[in-house]
Amino acid sequence: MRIVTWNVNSLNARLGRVERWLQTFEPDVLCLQETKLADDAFPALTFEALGYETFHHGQGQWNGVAILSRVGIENPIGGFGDGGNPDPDARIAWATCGGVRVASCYVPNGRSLDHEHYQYKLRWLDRLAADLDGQCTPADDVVVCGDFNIAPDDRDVYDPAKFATETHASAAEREKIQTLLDWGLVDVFREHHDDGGLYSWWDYRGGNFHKKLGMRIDLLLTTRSVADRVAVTLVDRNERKGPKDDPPSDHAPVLIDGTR
DNA sequence: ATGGTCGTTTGACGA
Repeated sequence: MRIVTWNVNSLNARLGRVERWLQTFEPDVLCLQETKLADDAFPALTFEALGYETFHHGQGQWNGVAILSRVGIENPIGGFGDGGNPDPDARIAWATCGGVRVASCYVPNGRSLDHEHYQYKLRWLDRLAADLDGQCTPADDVVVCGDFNIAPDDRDVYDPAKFATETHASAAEREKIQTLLDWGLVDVFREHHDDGGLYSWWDYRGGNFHKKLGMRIDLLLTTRSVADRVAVTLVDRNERKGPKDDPPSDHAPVLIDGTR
């Protein structure tokens, strides 16, 4: 299975790129974040023509997540599947694809450590962990992926000192990732690459991409059974490049691939 | 080490 996560920062703005990327890489499952579309504006037919079933959970203007699959989509859920109050933001979609329970997540940014949105982010991650535990066991084939807006450790940021007072690298956020790992998920890209400087997001401003100033915040967290079958993990940095008339997302796709 | 950039939109705001 080849499974990919990609924050596209508007699917309208990125549709041509996504179509070309699907044809080049032929993933079995593609999880998208920040589609910024309402459900009735999601281009399902475009993806169907390329051989993909889709499930989109959107709200318009902001947020929006999707799962594209050419190995089936079963039991889709838009939002948390815990039966609690609906999240007003469209930030998570679940579906079972080829026997793997998949979540496409767009974790709240947090904005700043003293902002209410940061508390929302921490609570959102608690709810994700509970939702995961309610739907799956660590013995299942599970992939929880997406834009976590968290760099799991200091190798994943270009300047740890700078981020000591900012979101994305705080101890509280990293503890939420650790909770998911303790439950039984594996940061499978990190399992394959020890080096720092391997990022998935670069700020549009200041030429940060070309200066190699980024963060690894797009993660594929898988159960052990999935991680043991993964042979290749990569970030498609080339997709972060491109001309002004066909600009890239500020995130690159992150891919895992393995046997079966 | 910061922002000077994007995308939503047509004035800011979010990332």
